[in-house]
Amino acid sequence: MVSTRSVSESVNGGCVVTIADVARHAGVAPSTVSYVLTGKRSISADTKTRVRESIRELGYQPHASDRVLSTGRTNVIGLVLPLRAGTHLPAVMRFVTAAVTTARRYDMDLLLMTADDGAAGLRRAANSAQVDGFLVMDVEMDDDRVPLLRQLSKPSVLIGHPAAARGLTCVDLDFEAAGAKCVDHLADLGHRSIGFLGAPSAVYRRSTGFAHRTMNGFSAAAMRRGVAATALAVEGDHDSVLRATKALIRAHPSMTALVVHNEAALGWITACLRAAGRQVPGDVAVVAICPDELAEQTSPLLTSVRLPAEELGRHAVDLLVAKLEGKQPPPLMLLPPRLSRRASTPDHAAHRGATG
Amino acid sequence: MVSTRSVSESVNGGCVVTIADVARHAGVAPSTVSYVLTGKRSISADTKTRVRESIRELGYQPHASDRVLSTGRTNVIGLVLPLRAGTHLPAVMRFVTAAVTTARRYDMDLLLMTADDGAAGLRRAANSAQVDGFLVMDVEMDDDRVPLLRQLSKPSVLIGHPAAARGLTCVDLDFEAAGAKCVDHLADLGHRSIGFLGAPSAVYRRSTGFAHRTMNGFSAAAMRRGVAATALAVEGDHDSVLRATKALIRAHPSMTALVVHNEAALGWITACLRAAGRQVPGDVAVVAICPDELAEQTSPLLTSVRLPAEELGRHAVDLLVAKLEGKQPPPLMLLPPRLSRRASTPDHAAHRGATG
DNA sequence: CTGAAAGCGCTAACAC
DNA sequence: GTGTTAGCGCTTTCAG
Repeated sequence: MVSTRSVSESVNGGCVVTIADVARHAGVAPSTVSYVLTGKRSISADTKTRVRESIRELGYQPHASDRVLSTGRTNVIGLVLPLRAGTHLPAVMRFVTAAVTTARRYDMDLLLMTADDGAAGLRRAANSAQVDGFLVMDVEMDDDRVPLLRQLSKPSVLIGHPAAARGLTCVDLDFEAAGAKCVDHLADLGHRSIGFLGAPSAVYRRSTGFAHRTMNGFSAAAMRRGVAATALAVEGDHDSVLRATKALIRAHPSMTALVVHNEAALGWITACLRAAGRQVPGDVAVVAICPDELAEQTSPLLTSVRLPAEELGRHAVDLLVAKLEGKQPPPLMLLPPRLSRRASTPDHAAHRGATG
Repeated sequence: MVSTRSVSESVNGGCVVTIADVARHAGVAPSTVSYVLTGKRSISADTKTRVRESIRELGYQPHASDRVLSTGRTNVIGLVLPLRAGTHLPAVMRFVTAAVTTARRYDMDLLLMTADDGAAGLRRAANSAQVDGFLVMDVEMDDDRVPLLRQLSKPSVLIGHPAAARGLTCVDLDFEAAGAKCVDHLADLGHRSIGFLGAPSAVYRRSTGFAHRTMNGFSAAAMRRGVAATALAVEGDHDSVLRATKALIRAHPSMTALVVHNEAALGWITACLRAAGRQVPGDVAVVAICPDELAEQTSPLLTSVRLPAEELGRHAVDLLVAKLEGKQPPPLMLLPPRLSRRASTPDHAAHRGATG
């Protein structure tokens, strides 16, 4: 199979064709070529066509994508995805999967920008014309990338939303409502003492949006419903879950329900509770906040508030593309939580009727 | 819960801190700062700390697009990942996760190139200097991207390997050996009639490497061991699994074992066999080829040949980086299959001792 | 209208 | 070990 050799291979020993090569070939100065490309000053039609000719003949690529210059678009979406302490990769990958699939429909690719250098990384990517726009994940309540996102010439969509979301486009699950929904469900069943196992502590220390809001929603609802509530952060490993579970029970022996907002911990919850002398759901009812598939892979099946990673990822891309096309989508798309009741929260006979 | 504000606010001052500023502040040469940053030559501990100090104080952030300029490197790896019919996204994402994590250690990002325009897409990406090199997935036995990859000025590593892998760098599980290992395990247990449920038919139609080779290994081993074997492709959905299961049993009522090479199907296998009147493992033993985690999420636990997605992804990045650094890694890294016996293949009493 | 030349911020070959 | 100095490919003055 012989490929049609373009002239580019003869120049520069088969390597990259530079603007200088084009200039030489067209008999003009490099700057002239640059001006033809950028259109930042008027060029005689004659020169212009000659340069264009040389560019084509030499197969010159303006060192980004040829599309960047002709269309101004790279067809690449930057997915800003800091991999910080406590990040649960499988959870994140659900978003990525959804985003990549959706992006595909617009003939776009995804650049996974996993550097955790925050605003600086963003600025760099924005300047380097690598991407047309950004999808930003792992948003904190007071995120230092937010002011920059507002200034940036490139559009962006946040998966999650900071405290001050003005001027941004965000998609998110209503995590406050989600946290509250868990409490309400359990309180309705008669539970008066509810524990909460959350994300790894590092996640709260950063005030990561989803974790922070869920906690808030949980606490507020507990107050409202007058139930005792205690929350603990848990790392992803088995030991941490076991320790947290036992600590919770030691502090509140009367605890009859548990809300879990930690996908990594889900698999161990039942076993750890048993190790602490509690049966699920006999002694302790459990509600998880996680994708439905996860809740259906445990035994017993867990009642859960659905984490619609796929929807969020899809909407985010849709919104970003809309912005790229000059449309002005709504600034905040907040999906309402949906609870699916499963085996882990049966009717709570002991306290039936005690509901305030 | 109040978040601890980090020092990074000084960056927001607006002015860009350059490497020269740092050098001046630390009383060294710009290059020294550069070397401290890159670690490309030894620096006295004293100087190093002084420079680090200045970097922190000034809030210096390396400007990466310029790094690209002077090094010719973008620090982006193109992950060529066609999303074709039959592609099981969760499986693919395991590789992506591993690759992204590993790339991170080299301070590189991943560009998910999901366009399925094969060689053309590759060439475009290669010329436009968007990426430093390629990781190529979903490799077919006779892949039309292979000749191009050989010519390309950018290095590449294939996850999977084509029939003619000369001149390429490939990482792969030894899928032939994997297929064979399943048969051997079952034959050793005395099974004389083994079914095979494979990937979606589209995957075989393309002669996708991993599916093709597994089938080959399976069939060859069955011949060698003198056991009856029948293979069927299955799509990912429940109906297809049910249909295939029933078809298999109708054709070979004496079938006592099943090899499953289809992650999407795994969850339904036991239920479908039961629906067809067969208990696992009482009537039919099952061996899966899948990641260990998956095999341990079913009931009963499945004996499996481990699909080391994480290792493969990690090695692929390691190899690519090695090539980027001018090293010449071995052309083919073929991981040996490892079988973990679990509940789905107990001793096969009925045929004990019948083994040839 | 066009060319020469000075950088952009950073790296790496070359000195000492 | 460290400083000097030339570029990387392109943009953008400043002179024609």
